[in-house]
Amino acid sequence: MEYNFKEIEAKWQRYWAQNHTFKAVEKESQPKYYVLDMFPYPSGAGLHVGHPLGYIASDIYSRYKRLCGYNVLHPMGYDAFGLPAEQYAIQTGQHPEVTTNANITRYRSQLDRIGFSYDWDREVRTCDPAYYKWTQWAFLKMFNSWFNPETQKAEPIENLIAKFKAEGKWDGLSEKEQSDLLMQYRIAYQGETAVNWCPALGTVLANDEVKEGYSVRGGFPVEQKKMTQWQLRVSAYAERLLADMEELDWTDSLKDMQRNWIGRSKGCEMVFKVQNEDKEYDVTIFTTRADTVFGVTFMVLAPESDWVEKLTSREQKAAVEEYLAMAKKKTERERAQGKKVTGVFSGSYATNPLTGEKVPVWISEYVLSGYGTGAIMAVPAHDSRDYAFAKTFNLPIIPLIEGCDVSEQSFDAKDGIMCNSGFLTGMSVKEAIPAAIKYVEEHGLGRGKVNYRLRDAIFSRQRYWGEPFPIYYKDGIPMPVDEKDLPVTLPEVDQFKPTETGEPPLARAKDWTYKGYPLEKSTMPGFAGSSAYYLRYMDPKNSDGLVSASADAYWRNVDLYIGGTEHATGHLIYSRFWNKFLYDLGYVCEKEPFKKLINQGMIQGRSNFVYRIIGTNRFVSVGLKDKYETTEIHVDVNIVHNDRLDMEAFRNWMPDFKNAEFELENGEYICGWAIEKMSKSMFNVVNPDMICDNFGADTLRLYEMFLGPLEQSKPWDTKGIDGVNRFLKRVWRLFWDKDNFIVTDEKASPAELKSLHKLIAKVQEDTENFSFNTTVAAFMIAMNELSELDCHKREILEPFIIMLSIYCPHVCEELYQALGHQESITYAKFPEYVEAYTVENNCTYAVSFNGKTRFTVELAKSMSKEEVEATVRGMEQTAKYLEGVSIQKVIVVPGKIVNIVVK
RNA sequence: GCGGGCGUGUUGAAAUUGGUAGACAAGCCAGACUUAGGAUCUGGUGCCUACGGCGUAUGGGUUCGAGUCCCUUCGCCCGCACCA
Repeated sequence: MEYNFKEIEAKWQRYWAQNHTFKAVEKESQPKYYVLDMFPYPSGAGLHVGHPLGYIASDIYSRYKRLCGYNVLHPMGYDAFGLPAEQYAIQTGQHPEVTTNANITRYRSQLDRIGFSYDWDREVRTCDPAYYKWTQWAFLKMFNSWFNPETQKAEPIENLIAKFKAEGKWDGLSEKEQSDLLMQYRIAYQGETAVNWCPALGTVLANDEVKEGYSVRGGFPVEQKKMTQWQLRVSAYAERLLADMEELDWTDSLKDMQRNWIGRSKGCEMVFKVQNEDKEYDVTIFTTRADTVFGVTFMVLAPESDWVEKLTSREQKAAVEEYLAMAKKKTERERAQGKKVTGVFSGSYATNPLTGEKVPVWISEYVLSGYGTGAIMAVPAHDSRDYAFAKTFNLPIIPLIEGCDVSEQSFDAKDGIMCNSGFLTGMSVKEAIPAAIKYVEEHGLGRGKVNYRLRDAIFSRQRYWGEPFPIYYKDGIPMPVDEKDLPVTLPEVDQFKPTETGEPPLARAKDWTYKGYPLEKSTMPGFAGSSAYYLRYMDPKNSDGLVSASADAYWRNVDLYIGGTEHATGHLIYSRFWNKFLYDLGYVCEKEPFKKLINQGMIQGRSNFVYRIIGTNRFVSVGLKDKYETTEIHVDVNIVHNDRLDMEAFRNWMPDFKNAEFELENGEYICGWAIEKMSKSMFNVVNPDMICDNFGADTLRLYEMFLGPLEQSKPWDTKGIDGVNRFLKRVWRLFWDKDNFIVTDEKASPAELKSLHKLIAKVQEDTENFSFNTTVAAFMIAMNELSELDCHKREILEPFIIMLSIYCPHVCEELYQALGHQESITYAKFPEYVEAYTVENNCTYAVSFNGKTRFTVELAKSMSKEEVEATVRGMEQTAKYLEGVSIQKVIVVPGKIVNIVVK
């Protein structure tokens, strides 16, 4: 029999589906293991060969854990709400649901071909009302909760009302006043804030959806705008999000990204009294450098600060208004990039609370309204931004650290001895900071404060294709929809774009009301549906709750999560927040959702080029291109093999090239190449379906892992795939010679056992460490050895394919069945490693100088007894040769295979 | 600017964590079998002025020993970016 991967793969994919081989059922007697992929947004372009990389890795690990006796939960679903389907709907009128479902069908068929061991009975789709019911439910819980700073926990809003009642702050308020009061405390709340407004998309965006002033989706410019929006009080959880990261098994770089994003900084708030004409105001600033207060020479307000209006004097009004108008027009990007220092004097003066000195109050866009209090004390001598401002507007600079030179630049380091600083003079900076804060607190001038960069998440989007809010407005007061009436399903609309008056698309829906009152017209953002999906997989069909207590208690949280690093400051923060909130309310039993996280690298494309002589239809091979003036043209990688162009296919590729002529090297047209992003426009997209057709899913899986370390980005190059394909064919030939099944029950030789057990040790160790590329290499080495030994023994081959089945499940199932097994290889046991075959002759020699161990020498197990003895003699000679060196002791180290010769 | 990471053949990479650098593949060269090959098998393949010598971006250091540790310089990638 030939290795017919097409038949084999179709057969076993059918078998797994029919037998529900990968169905996960809670079993108290068996330890659980939860392996999760970041579920995909089903885009119209379908999967390319880079997308399944992480899925293959997680599938290998899932299959490995099953063989090791774990009850594995390995689900898959779709993050199905999102902008592209909606943009398409606006252009074509096609309902996003139709597009989305078609894309999901395509994704599913592509995924199925790769042979994943998903439990598809647990599939979720975020756009399914039965699913988003629980997204809305969680929102209602957040609406009806507040964050108690004393307990650092979310608690029911009733607790807060009771507290207000006890304090006499509640009774007597109107319904509207009560609503407004609670709104300041709810975890999900409505509030006015500066938001990222994207005019092209017609919606607001969260901070992580904006990069360098452009929307991540679509790349449209984003501007700052003050709007009333639904928000989630993520910032309340800043400290816990930071602290609980310690115990997570994530990479340091990813943890750093989150730490950066949360941006904890310890400092203090200080009150400056500001005199504007006849009125005095208390303006609070935030600083991390309380020690530098003696060097304050001016104050600065953010242009959006509420203080601006109050602190602008009559003479300066015109100038300030002009400045504000100018600042408003700029996008965030222009502000950050414009290195030019701008600002305007407000006309009022502040009093330094420590020195009593009067300093001018300025307004400048270098101060951000969203951080701290939107107002700063400026210390030009020790802050480079204040320094630049002071130099531009000719404001005084007072140095506060002994010996520092501030004639050319500020001295920003937190280092040195204070001077010109009253009671702080003589202290080091490190002593002065707490001393200054202590002084400020004792004199009632302010207080120590920790500030976070993390802002609350803007939660409304002025779009159609998202979860509707379970909120309606009774006389303008937002009210929660009753829990029993969930889900609030998306209404039909005739068009998907905003209304002519700029209202969200839901304003087009007829009778978009609840109990006769209008419903909220915004929808929830993309991260709403993806924040708790891992919980829903535990109990996907439950209609009484997001997840039952028993299912949650069994599966707990995700043991291994694999996905891209692009979610570091979005999804991975929101999910952690969402989980902590549900934890506080007692709905889940773990405070962190994802224990271990691996970020797979990106697979880039390898583009090919042809070179056309300018003004002709003549193409020259890459080696000859320098002789002519040529233009480089991308050519479809699918008509190029090993950089050799299929000239006939090229002529048929595009009408322009129909009459192409070629100038060849050695009778072949060699293409140039480059590594670029995999995309349609570069003609370098490789479709996994094509690989499955030509080589099979087992080869694809093996090759993706063989390509290089999982976390690393690497280019896809189809030409290397022959190597792993050959490997599988050769494995097949260990079992089959033409039509004869040649496996015997003969006893294995020591050499064969050694080869097998070396492999078992390696597969086990490398798989545990997610080093899949070296595992594949180990399989190849073992196969080469077994071929060499002409080994066709069941005792060796059966464990071999059980291990290989985690990579290449289809072909291994087929061979396993040929060995006479009735059950799927999924239920086999991972073979046990016997040490005896790898420790023989392993020795370590420790060599000492004057009694102190200086180096060790380890000898390979492959050495014979004679070789070992000869090497030891060599060592002794080395010891004699080097003065004062002697071999002190000899230690046998099991498992070591190092082979050193010391000259 | 700040933070994290990286630099090894023609290419993807490996190196048991300080111990024979280039495993395993791809490509290339030669040979075998073939009507044929994008099939199969065998051998070779870091570089050089080749019985020797040199080689892990660069220059230095620690060490009996450095791809691995420390410092210098150069280059690349990722994240954040006026966060007071």
